[in-house]
Amino acid sequence: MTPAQPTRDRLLDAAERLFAEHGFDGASMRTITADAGANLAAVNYHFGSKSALIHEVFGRRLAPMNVARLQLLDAVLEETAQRGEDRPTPRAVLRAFLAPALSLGRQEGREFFVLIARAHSSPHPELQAHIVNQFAEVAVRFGAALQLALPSAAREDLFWSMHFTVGALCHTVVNTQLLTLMSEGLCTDVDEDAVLERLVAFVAAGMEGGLDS
Amino acid sequence: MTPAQPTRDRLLDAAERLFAEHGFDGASMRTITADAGANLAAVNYHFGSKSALIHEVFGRRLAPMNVARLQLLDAVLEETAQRGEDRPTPRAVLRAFLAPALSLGRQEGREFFVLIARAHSSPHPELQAHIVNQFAEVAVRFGAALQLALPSAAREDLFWSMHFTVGALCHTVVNTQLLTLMSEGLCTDVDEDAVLERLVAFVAAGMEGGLDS
DNA sequence: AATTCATTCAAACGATTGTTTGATACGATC
DNA sequence: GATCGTATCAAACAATCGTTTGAATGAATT
Repeated sequence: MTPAQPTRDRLLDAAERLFAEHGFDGASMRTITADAGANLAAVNYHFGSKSALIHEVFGRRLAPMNVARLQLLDAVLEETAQRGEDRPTPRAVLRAFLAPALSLGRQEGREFFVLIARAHSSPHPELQAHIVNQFAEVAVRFGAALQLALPSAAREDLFWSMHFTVGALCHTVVNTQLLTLMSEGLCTDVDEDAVLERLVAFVAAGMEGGLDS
Repeated sequence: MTPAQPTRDRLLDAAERLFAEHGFDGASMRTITADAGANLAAVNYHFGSKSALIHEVFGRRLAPMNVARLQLLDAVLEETAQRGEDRPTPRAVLRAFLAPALSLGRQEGREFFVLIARAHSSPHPELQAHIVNQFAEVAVRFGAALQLALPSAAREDLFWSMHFTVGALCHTVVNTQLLTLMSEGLCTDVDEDAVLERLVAFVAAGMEGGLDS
């Protein structure tokens, strides 16, 4: 019997899930290939090495997510112009940045976003460099949009605010179960739209209010 | 020659530094013991296992940091009462929570805080449980203090806000070099007091402003 | 001086790691 | 129908992992 999906894709899926669950070092080639129903040598054949596999796992999801971010940002800017307003609201810009990330966590690539947040604090420097490259354009575009939304803010302030925002985002995606634990079940991430709005409200207020102080 | 510090402490120092740099799996017993100038078997003799060593590395720093947090919180509440005010400001409470963490990152345990932030997204479940236990009292005390500072806020909102705050904090401590990279040197963490005030301003505004929306 | 105890040491343990090899099977191309 | 390139396979590779062992060390106690 021939599986519906080619081996290469099954390897990526298995790797994504197992990396998210056990970390990059915790998931071995044997568990990955076994989970994918492939031979042990399959990863080295299709990707060359485990390191290259990790890069491919990221490349497969990162590009679409950042494309979605830029599209949403374009939509926000366009709608702003149609209304005759000269600048977008910080909330709209931030929502365009945050929504694709949380949305990606909702659908097929749910495990992936745990993974990307984990990579942010990963000890693999090459992985960090890879992520920085993938985010370069997004950082520039959203930096400019935020500068437009908050004209009185210093560029330095905006960078810091975005940094805090990314931190809150990553921590939310990865460790909401920890919050559920600490809040004794009061806070959960079942309603992801509500989580998004909470996050948007928080960072938008932080950005607007944290400047003049 | 007898080293100034006993082997046990040298092992903890080396482990703390190497765990922060290479991760828990990336730092091996051999590199740790070699860095500490001890025999390979030293860790198993003094701590029993690598896992127990990790727990000890955390226990050594976590307790003092959380004690400092609670002391600062007591000081804030006391000063508030002396002024005749019935509630503290959110900023003061948040500063009491954030300052010991950033301060710990400044002095001797600088590597440690990279480590604790990394542990937050670690794939080792026993480590997460350990951290949750250590933070239980701090969470309760600061939860109550924030409820006092923001009486109109729902308990659920406060939990989420604290969650975002911890995320921004961890990401700041661990990945400020990433921010420096993206901002092309504009943002650095050389002035840690300034970083603290930025962070306090951001999360305080997020907490106050993010609620009524 | 003899003994006890904590510590350090070199050496090896079995297990697991990522990777490589050479053979085998399958389909398309000539 | 022979040939070529892709893909999968079992098997072994060298390296490293955390841990254990048993002897050697040295200071403190009896």
